Amino acid sequence: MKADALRGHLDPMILAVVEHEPLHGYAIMEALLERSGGELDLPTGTLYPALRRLERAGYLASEWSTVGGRKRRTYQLTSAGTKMLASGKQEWVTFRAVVEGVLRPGQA
Amino acid sequence: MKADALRGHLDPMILAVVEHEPLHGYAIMEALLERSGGELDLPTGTLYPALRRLERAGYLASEWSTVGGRKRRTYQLTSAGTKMLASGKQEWVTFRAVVEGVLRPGQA
DNA sequence: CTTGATAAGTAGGTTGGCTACATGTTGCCT
DNA sequence: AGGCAACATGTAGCCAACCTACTTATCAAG
Repeated sequence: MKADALRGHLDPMILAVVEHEPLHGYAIMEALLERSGGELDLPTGTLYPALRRLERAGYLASEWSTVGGRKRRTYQLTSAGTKMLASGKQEWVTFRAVVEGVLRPGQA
Repeated sequence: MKADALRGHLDPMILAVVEHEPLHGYAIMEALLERSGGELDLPTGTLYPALRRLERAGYLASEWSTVGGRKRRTYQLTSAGTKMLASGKQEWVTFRAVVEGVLRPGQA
C-alpha cells in the first residue's frame, strides 16, 4: 500500500480505535495493525504527531499514567471527536462511492 | 470531501477514464465529474500537472490536435499504464479493506 | 462586446505521512 | 554479566501531491 494513500484517512481510523476504549499510543498502533489484518504498520513518526494533532484539534484528550514502570499517555475521544468520527465515516462512504464510480471495478 | 483524501488515489482514477477511449484533459475532467456523480470537480491546477506527471512516468502518451480552432492534447494509456491501472485497482481493494477493517462501519 | 463554455497551462503554498534519530524501561536468553 | 527484543514516547526535517490563483486563447450566444 502506497504511503500517501493514507492521507486524510488516518484521522478517522485513529479516532475509531479509541471509540469504545481509551488506549495509549503504542496500543493504538497495535490495534490498527490487528484491525487491518497486518497491513497498517504505522511508524512512530506518523502516529505520535497525528495523536498530538488530533488532541490539539480537540478530538482527543490525553492522560499520563505509569504501568509496570513504563509511562503511558492514554487517549480518549472527546465529544467533538465523536462527532468528527461520525462525519469521517460518512465522508468515507462518499469517498468510496466516488472512487468506485470512477474505477468501475466490475468492468476491470 | 476533504482535499487530501484524494492523495494517491487520483492517478488510477485518471488512468481509468482513458482506459477504453483516449481523451483530452478537459474531457477527462468532465468524465471524472460525471462518473463521480458530480463529486469530483478537479481544478485545472490539479489535473494538468497530474497528466504531465503520468506521462513523464510513462503511463500515458499524448498527442496534439486541433478541433474547432481549439488545441487539444489527447492522452491514451500506454502498456505500462494498463499495468499500473490494474495494480492500482488491486491496491484500492486492499486499501478499502484496511480502512473498513479499522472503521468497522457496520458498528457505527 | 461581454459573458460563459471550451481548452491548456504555471507558480507557489500547504500539509501530513515518512525516514531517521533520540531516550528510557522491562524481561528473557545465554 | 551482557545483549537483544519488546514496550513506550517523542522530534526534526524531507518531500510529493493537491490546492489556490493566475495567465492565455478560441468560439458561441445574447
